[in-house]
Amino acid sequence: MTKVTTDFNDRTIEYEQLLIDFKTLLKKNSLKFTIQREVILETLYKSDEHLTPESLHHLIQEKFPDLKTGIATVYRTLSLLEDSNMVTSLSFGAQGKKYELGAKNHHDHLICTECGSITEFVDEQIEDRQHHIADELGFIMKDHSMQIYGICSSCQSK
Amino acid sequence: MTKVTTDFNDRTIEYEQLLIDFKTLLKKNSLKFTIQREVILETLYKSDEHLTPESLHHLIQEKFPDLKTGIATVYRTLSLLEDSNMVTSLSFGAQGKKYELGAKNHHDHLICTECGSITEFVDEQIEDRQHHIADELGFIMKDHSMQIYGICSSCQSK
DNA sequence: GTCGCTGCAAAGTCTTTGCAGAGAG
DNA sequence: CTCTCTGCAAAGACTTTGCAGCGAC
Repeated sequence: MTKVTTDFNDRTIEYEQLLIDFKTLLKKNSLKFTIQREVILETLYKSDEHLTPESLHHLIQEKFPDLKTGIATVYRTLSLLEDSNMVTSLSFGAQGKKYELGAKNHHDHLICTECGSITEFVDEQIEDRQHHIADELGFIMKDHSMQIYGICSSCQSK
Repeated sequence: MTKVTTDFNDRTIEYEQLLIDFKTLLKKNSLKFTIQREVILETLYKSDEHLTPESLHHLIQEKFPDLKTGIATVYRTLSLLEDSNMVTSLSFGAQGKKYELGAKNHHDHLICTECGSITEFVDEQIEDRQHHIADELGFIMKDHSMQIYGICSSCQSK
């Protein structure tokens, strides 16, 4: 389904590009590039999961214990990144939001309302159909988001 | 796709059925049928929108000021209804959850990023496809939400 | 009468904000 | 140097819980 670049070099290049974009964004808005902001972006990038602010904070504390990054900074940086469309947030049944880097390949989400787990998928038929609908209604489609809510197989067996 | 009953009598019958289902559910679990629970179900039924616990509470206070229904009861009843699959909850970008009667049909949204207008649509192919995807991945699909972002025809001509 | 239900208020979560010192540009 | 950031702790927003009296069955 989704093309995922697993090659180390490719990922590195991708991250460098992301960093450049981030720095450009900051400069444009007279904001500062701090070590905390870099670490947050990097940790988000390295994670293959959708992270809550809390889990992101934990990851950072584990990997960079000397930084003593505060949870407030994580929240502030995530808001910043979201406003700039560098990350996307999802809310699910339980409390809180989860974040992922927006730069990743387009996909939709299947969200378990019991445990909050998120599965990604892409379906060509739906993508086509969306364009078709937009055309029919005279829209120029720019983007879309779709979430399916349900109960995942592991929660069903409980 | 889903049959939508707009005729008043049909709606009444639907509600009666809903009430019966609710009472049956309560009896099965040795729970009690209280006026508060009835009012919450009725208000949910009468509303065409997705309601937050708070907005539901407000509606109830307006329509039944003598009841002095507490917000805690609204939360408790919504949880009960959700656990019994009589209502579905959705969380969107903002904080909090929104609830709707599970029996209702949903619609998706086409959102113009220029003027903010919202067009509703339902597409059977997409609905089918979603169920298919959920099945494939072992999910029990409960609901979904989909938004297409673009530029509407009137904004295009500007 | 019994046992679940309700409103109230207090306690929990999760997130945001105010502030004074630290640090990037 | 200036002006933004950061961590901390306090404040907010939303939701859940404990309790004593109330009410359905």
